[in-house]
Amino acid sequence: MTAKTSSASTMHIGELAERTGLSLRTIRHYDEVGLLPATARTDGGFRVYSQDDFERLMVIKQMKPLGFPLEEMAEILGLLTDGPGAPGSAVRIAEILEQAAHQRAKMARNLAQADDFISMLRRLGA
Amino acid sequence: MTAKTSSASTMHIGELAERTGLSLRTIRHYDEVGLLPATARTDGGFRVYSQDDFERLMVIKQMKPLGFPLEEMAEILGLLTDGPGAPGSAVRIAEILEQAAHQRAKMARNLAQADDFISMLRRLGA
DNA sequence: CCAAACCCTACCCTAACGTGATGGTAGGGT
DNA sequence: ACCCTACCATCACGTTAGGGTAGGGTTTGG
Repeated sequence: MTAKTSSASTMHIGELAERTGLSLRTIRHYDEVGLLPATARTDGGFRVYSQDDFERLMVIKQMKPLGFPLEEMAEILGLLTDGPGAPGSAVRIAEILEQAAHQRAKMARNLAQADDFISMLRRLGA
Repeated sequence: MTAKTSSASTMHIGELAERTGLSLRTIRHYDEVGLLPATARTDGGFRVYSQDDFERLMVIKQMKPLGFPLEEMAEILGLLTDGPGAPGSAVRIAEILEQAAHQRAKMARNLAQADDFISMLRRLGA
């Protein structure tokens, strides 16, 4: 029976896309640039992904709105998974945190502006 | 002494950029694509902008986070300035409002995700 | 074994600017 | 008249994060 959305611990790109809500193209792109390399390939060349890959991708999806370039995301994920034991990683994490906070603030401002614009539209539409 | 930031009702691109916080390149781009055409040119070819241009640009800046393509922004600004008197404009405004609301919701979700990510970073950085 | 469903690479395309390179203009100073 | 500096102009190519499509293999359920 082999349910497509089984929990067989590994999956092909289609299932990963469905679970994460990202497009096939996006996931392939992440593979190409090394942000999320497929853990394996079938003999025929199909990308094979693990549960860990799924989780990593969810984290990626989560930090996307912060606007880090893909390359930097890869670095950040490295820091997170390799643990904060590496030399200078604490410093780097602090830097990233600052950037993230800055970006978050911008997002909040943008949200407020969007609300302003929307209420302006409402006034005109009424 | 020729104050650069005088209130002479017209200005060149540099002052407009400074006042709006947008880059020269961005403003030129908006001119190129017709989103904000310069109202005039000097004999030498300098772009000349009016107070109305300044206000229009501020509105543009405000709706930017909503992610409308520049072309659509031009259309929207048309609806707003030409008044809601045109045929079918009310319908169009409602459409836009819906899109905007949708996008606003996404922005709110993104903000929440950003916060999650940031607190995750804080936990690891501590 | 076969066909449907899925996947592959390779390539070109897009928006919204950024980034020089190179050269003209505004307008006050000498 | 001439110069100087700050400001502006137009190319023209680069970038980011994918979208779309063509042409062709692979997997898998029946």
